[in-house]
Amino acid sequence: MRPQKLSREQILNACALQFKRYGYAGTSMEMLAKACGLTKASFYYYYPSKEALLLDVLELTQHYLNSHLFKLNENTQISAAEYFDQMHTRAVQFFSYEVKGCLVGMLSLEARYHSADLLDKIRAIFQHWEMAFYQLFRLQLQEDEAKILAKQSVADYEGAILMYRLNDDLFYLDQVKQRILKQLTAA
Amino acid sequence: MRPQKLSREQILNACALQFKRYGYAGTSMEMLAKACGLTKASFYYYYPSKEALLLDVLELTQHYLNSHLFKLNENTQISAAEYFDQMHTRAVQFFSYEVKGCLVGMLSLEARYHSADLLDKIRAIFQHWEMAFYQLFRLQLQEDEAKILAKQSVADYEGAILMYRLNDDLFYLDQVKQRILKQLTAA
Amino acid sequence: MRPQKLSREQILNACALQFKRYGYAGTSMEMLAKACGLTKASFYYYYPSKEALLLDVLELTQHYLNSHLFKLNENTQISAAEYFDQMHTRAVQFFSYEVKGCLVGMLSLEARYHSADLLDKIRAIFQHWEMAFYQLFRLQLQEDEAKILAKQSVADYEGAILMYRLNDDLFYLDQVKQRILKQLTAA
Amino acid sequence: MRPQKLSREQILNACALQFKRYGYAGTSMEMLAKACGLTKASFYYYYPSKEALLLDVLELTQHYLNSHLFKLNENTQISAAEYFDQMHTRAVQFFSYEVKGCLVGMLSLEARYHSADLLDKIRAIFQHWEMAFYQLFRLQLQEDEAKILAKQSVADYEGAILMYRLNDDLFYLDQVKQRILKQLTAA
DNA sequence: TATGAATGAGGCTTCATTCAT
DNA sequence: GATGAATGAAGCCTCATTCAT
Repeated sequence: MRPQKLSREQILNACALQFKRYGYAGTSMEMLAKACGLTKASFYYYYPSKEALLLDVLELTQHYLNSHLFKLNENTQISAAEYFDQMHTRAVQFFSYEVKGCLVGMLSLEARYHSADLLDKIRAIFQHWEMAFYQLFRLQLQEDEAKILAKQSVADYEGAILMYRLNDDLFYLDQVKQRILKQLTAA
Repeated sequence: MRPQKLSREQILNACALQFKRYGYAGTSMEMLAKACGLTKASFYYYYPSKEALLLDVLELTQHYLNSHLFKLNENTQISAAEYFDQMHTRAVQFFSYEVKGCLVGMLSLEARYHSADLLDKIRAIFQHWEMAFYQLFRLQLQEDEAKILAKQSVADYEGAILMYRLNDDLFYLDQVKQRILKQLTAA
Repeated sequence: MRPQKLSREQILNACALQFKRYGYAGTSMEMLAKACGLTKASFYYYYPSKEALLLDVLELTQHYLNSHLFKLNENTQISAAEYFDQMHTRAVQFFSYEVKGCLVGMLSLEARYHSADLLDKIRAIFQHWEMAFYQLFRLQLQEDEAKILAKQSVADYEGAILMYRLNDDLFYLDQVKQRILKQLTAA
Repeated sequence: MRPQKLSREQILNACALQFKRYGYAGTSMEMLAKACGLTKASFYYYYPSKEALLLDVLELTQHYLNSHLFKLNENTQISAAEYFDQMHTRAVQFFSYEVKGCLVGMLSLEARYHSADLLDKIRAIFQHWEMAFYQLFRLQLQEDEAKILAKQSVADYEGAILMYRLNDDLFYLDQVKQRILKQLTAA
C-alpha cells in the first residue's frame, strides 16, 4: 500500500534524521521503519541490525560531507575567505536541515563507550573535516597556524551547533564564522 | 534502622557518572542501582523515577558548578587573567573527573525532544556559566565584548570537551584557554 | 505471514474468562497471554495495554449481550412470560459459562475508582439490559411498573449471580426468575 | 511523630475502607499503612501479611455485623415490619459509610479463586445475615416462606448495593426494602 | 519484496515483605 | 513500638530481532 519503494539513500537519510533528533539509544527500529514508511519487518529486509544501519548512515553522511562540504574546488578564482564563507553557509544548512544539530557530534557522545568501529568512523569524519579546513586555511596561513586553526575550528563548530540546538540561536554559528574569517583576512 | 549504604549525594554523584558515560537513554535503572551498590528495587527507595533522578542529578550539578566553578571570589587581588586561569584548571578537572565529558552538554542533546523541565534546567546551567564568564570578563573588557565573549566561551568549552572526549586530546581545552586569555590580556 | 494463533475474538473471549475469574487487578498480562497461548510480548502485538484490552473485552461483551440476550425478537407469537423464560435460560447460560459470575458486575466494583471510560461502558451495558427488560415487561405491564421492574430486575440478577458464584447454588437465579414471572403473569 | 497510636480496631476499620474502595488486589500494603498513618514497616508490626490482615478485617466486620445489624433484640415490642425497617436503615448506613458498597460482597467476587479460609469466612458472614433475616421473618411468615425470603433478601441486598455503588442511586436499596416489607405486612 | 505474527531479553516500576537499629 | 533501608519477585510494557508466508 506504500506509495513507492524507497531507495537505499532515501532510507538512510530518513534514518539519519531520526538519529539526529533522538540519538542512537533513543531511536527504536520501529521509529526508523515508520520514518521510512515501512513496517518493522520490512525494514529488516534493508538492514539486518540497528548497528549496521547506523554504520551505513554514517558512511552516507561521510560521503555527503566529503563531496558537498569538505571538497575544495581547486580551480576556483575566489579567495580563501570567500570560499570559507560559502563553506560556512553550506555547513549551517546542513546542521539546520529538518532537525537542528550535528548527527556525528551527537553520536560521538553516545558512541564513546560502544563499538570501536563506530568510534573510528566518527573520528574519520571529523578528521576529514579538519583536513578540509586545513587545506583551505593553508592558502592564507602558515602550516602551523593552519593546522591549529583547522583542529580548533572543528571543535568550535561542534560547540556552536550544540548551543544552537539547545537555544535555537544562530549567534553561535555566526560567531564561529566571524572568528575564522578574521584569522583568514588578518594574515 | 539500617544505616544507609550511600548518602543522597553519593548516589547522585554515582549516577551522574553513569549518565555522563552512557547518556540518559543509554543508562538503565539497573546500571544506576549497581553503580550505587544497590538492587534495582532498593534504588527506588531513593528515587521514584528515572526522570526525577535526572533532575536531581542536574540540580546537584548546578549547585556544584555554581559554588565551585561559577562563583567569583570578589575580594581577591589577582587579575582577571590569573583568575580565569584558575577557573579553567578547575573546569578541566571537572570535565575529566572519572569520565571525560560534560554531562550537561550530553544531556542537552538528548533532552531537546524530551521534557520542558529538563530543557529549562539545562539552559539555566549554561546561563549561569555564561554569567560567571561575563562578570569575570567585565573586569577587563567592555560590556559588549564581555557579553559576546562569555556566550562564545561557553560554546567553545562545549566543543572542546566534545572533541576531548572523542579524541582524548587536551589540545582542544588548552586552545580554548589560550584564546580567552589572549582576549583578556590584549585589552 | 505466519497465521494467527487466535483470532481477535478468541483472544477477547479468553481474556474475558480470566477477568471474570480473577478480576481486573487480579489478572496479570502474563495470565492473559498464557490463556491465549501466547507469550507476554506476543500478546502486546494484539493489545497495547491492559486497559485497552479491558475496554475491548467489554465492547465485545456488550455486542454479545445486545445481540444474544437483550435483543427482542419482535415478530414472535409467544407471550411475554414465555419470552422472558427463554431470556432467563440464556442469561443463566451466559453467567455460568466456564466461570460462574458476571464479568460486568465484577468490574463495576473494581472500576468505581478507575477510569471514567470504564465506568461509562459498564453503566451503558447495564442500561441496555434494563432497556431490554423494559420493552419486554411493557408488553404486560403499565409504563411505571415496567420501568421499576426493569431497573429492579437488573439488580436482582446481579445479586443472584453474586450468590450463585459464591455458593454454587442456582436457587438464587431461579428465585429471580420466579419473582419476575409472577409479576408478568399476575398482570 | 505520629499523633497517637491506633488501636487494633481503628487499624482494621481504616483498612476495611481501603479494601472496600479498591478491592483486595487493588489495595497495596503501602496504601493500607498510609490509611492508618503508619509507615509500611510499622504496619507490619501489627500485621504479618496482607492475607492475615484481610482475615482480621473480615473477622471484625463479622463481629460488627453480628452485634449491630444481625442481632435481634428479642424483648422488644415493635412489629417485625417496624423492626425490619430499622434494620434496613442501619444496613443502608453501613453500606454507605465513607465508601459506598459492601466489602464482603466485593471480596466474595475476588476471593472465589483464593484461599478456602477466606471463602469460608465470607460464606459464614452471609449465613449469619440470612439467619438474622430468617429469625425476623419467622415472626410473620411460615418456616418455608421465611427461609426463602431470607436467602433471597441477602442476594437482593447485594444486587442493590452493587447498583447503588455503580450508579449512586438509592432507588435500588429502597426497592429492596419495599419488597420485603410488602411480604412482611401481607402475611 | 514485504509483512503480519511471534518472541526472549530487557526496561521502568510496584509489591509484599524483611532487616537492623 | 516504630521505622528508615533494603530486596526478590512480579507487573506492565518496549525493544531488537526472527519466523513463515
